[in-house]
Amino acid sequence: MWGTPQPERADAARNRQLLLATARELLAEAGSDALTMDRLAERSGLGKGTVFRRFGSRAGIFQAVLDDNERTLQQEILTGPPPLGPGAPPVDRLIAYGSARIRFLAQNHEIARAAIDGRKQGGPRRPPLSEIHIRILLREIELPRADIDLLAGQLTFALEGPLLNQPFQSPGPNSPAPTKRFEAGWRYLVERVCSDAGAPPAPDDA
Amino acid sequence: MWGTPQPERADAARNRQLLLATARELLAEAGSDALTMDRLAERSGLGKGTVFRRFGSRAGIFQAVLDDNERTLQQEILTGPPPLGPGAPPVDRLIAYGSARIRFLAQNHEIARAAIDGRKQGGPRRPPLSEIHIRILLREIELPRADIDLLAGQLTFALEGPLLNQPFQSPGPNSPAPTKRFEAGWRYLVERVCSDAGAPPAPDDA
DNA sequence: CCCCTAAGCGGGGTAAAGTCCGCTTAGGTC
DNA sequence: GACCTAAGCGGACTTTACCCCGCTTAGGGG
Repeated sequence: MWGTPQPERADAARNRQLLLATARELLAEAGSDALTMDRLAERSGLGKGTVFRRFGSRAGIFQAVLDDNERTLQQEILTGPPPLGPGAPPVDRLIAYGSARIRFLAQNHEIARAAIDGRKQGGPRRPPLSEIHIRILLREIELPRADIDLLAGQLTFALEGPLLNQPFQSPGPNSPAPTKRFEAGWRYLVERVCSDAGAPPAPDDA
Repeated sequence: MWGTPQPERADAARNRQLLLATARELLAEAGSDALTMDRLAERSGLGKGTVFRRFGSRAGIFQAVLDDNERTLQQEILTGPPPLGPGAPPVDRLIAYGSARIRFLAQNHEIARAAIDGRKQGGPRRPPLSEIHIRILLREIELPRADIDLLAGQLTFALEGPLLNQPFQSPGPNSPAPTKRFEAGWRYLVERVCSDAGAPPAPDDA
């Protein structure tokens, strides 16, 4: 039930690309606030209904742009060299992934913020790729009596929350200082949580 | 510069109370979606401008209601019995606080979600009380080479994020099962992070 | 008791998200 | 190549958050 039931009509795909490109244009020209549905529709020469059909909501557009930007990072994780790619011990991969994710979110900061939306959600929430990857790595680590799924969610929020709630934004592709701090914090947290793979004596369990 | 520069005029205070009460009414009657600014203004017999002046935004209203509901919890933390109140070791207090916060957010789930708003924010973000309390407790724990301020932010998100992104909502004041899971997860995380107050050997530091 | 002024108030105005539904068209079938 | 149908499309419409700015009034000083 998951093999792209209908492969998306050719014109639809073309329009998606067009909208994505136009969205990037508007974004580059005037920032995320200037990216409105009306403007995007007009600029791309399509109807507003089409925009909503493709992306569901305003936040959806930002998510789509973000996902697209993330594509190369995905590749590095799946097939690149360690420690980001396969081959390194899972804890190292987890730390490396967090660092990469932090840097990615720092560039793309404005887009990432806009991709979060308060209003509008209903489904049981499909966890984002970030959480899924963290979950997979956690499973490879022997954590004694942990609720891995929950822990993955907790760590995902710990990783992304502080960064996305800062109003900061780096002007260029070089944002050296603040990113380093988050990377160090992530490393610290992961090392603490995964410190000894051997089970602690479990002092008591009421 | 922080001693309530102007103590708020009497009519303003009265209107704030009125609006808060009316908001609760609407909330109880028809849920958070039905609480619109127009409706709140009309129902309370005030102007729309007044509503915005008092609360700043739609999300502000939910925050105000939430803060008000939290007041009794605040008291227990400041002056109540341990481990929630003062007197217990900080790690125990931290675990107890998380449990209490989880239960609080589970009741109030709908309001808490509505209090988060994507749009609208500009200041350097004043950290919420939850984060401040966690930070204080962390400072009392001897964490070797930790960035306490950042760690407090991370833990706050780890605590609240997973809960607030679930669509669930308990019908009554009794939501036994799911809350327990979050409480256990929080306890696990805190115990891991604060496990041994003695510094680990620090394998290397590039 | 009157004045004065800054805080408070009102509600019409604007802009933007999201919905609806009838029309159009891609692309498979015979 | 004609037909058929489901997916796609458009853009007017509705709803709502939030802004603006002239009017009102609380409440302190003279």
